[in-house]
Amino acid sequence: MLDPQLLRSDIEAVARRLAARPYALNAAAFAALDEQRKAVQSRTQELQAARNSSAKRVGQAKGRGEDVSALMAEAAQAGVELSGLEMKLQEIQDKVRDFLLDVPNLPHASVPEGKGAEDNLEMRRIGTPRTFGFAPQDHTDLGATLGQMDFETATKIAGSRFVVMKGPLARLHRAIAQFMLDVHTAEHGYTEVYVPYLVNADSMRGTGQLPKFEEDLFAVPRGDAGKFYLVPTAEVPVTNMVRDEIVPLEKLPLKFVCHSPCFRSEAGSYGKDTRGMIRQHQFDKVELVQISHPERSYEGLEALLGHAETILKRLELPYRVITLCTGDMGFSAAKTYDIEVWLPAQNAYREISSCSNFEAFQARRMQARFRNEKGRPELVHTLNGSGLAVGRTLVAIMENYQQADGSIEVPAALKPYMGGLEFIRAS
RNA sequence: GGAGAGGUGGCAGAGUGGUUGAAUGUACCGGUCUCGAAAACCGGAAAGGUCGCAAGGCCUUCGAGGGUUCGAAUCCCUCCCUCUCCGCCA
Repeated sequence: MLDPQLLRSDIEAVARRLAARPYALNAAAFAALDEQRKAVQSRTQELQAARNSSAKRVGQAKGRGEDVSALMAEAAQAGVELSGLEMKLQEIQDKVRDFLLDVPNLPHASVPEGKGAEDNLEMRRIGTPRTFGFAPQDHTDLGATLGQMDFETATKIAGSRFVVMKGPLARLHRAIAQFMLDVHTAEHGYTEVYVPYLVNADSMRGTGQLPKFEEDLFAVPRGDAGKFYLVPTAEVPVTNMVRDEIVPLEKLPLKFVCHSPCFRSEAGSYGKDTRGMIRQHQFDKVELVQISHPERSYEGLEALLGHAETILKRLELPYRVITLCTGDMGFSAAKTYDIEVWLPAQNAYREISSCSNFEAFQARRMQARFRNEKGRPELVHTLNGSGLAVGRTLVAIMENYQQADGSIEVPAALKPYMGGLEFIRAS
């Protein structure tokens, strides 16, 4: 959520910056709504003040044992207009809030302007894609040949966009997550957290999934208590740990790492990546989250990106880093770097991590604050990034480490997690 | 699932339908004292919104939402959450 003050004071500048996304801010509608809000609010508060003071007078007169029937009748009269106005004010304030909840974040000044993926800015390429002496297979074929990756059974159990893994490949999947957690906790100073995978609507609103993107989520009904949502990323539960909190200055930055499953309905992506494990309803991810001092959040973003890159370097997987342009960024982000890993079978780089600074956008929705140098509460900045997506890392390892006979070499960094196993072969 | 108790400021913990936004303690900040610290004493300090150049004013907030009342932390209703006991259970 953007700062309402900013919209009041300089809505044209806000509109201009949002136009780069592109997002058409209805400045006139907001101005009209706010003007109405102002009128109703000041009148309401005037009447509330009058009510409070006359109620106080009644109390005082009663204390002196005087007759208060006239005073009470007068006060009752004023209450009629007030209750109507209070309702009206509530309505208007809800409208203002709904309006603001729908407006995406402002792109940071360093974000390149552009319409879509083609305008993203490549920052660097690390590692050289290997040359194969044979035609590399994709992970789906490799997994089928190994007899350890089974989409048909998953479809029987659940439906499309799920997978069943077995044996050494299932273990490799686990090893990847363990390895990432170990690196981030031992070397990068993150605190490991375990969190709920079902969250309430307030949490989803806090990080920006609701109200706009409900169709991307899986919901679980539960009677009068509303519903639970399955987390689409650990970002949601982990970032919401600081919702409605005031974090002491000296605790910043908070750095959390969390391995969790992620659930996405993938509505609207029919026909996209239908083969294999690239796009699933359920996948595992190791997520990095930072709660930062506003003045240090961009340092934090560079560091966080580096932490994610470390994993790819250790696994010796070729990748590149790109800065998303204004048109390709997510709703809540002020700046986003994507890391894309090389997939030989697709002859392309594919997203394996997305690292973003949300500045105060999520913090304002969550009322996540810290006590600043002056002792005043101030909104924190929130950041997160995949470090990394586990399923896609598995895919990248299979494809980049495949041998001519269809076996998979275990990357050196993961061998300790595989009981020393060198190659994954058909069982 | 059944029975009971409870949700108040960073934490602990009072609270009567009427100058209570809320005693008191503790933690925190400033000051006095001290070579320095501790202790003691004095003082300051909730959050959000809104108006204002500012000083400051006003409004809202005692789990959430409704209701009764001139006036609700206090009374009524619904919901959520926590704790204790029983049942069930990984």
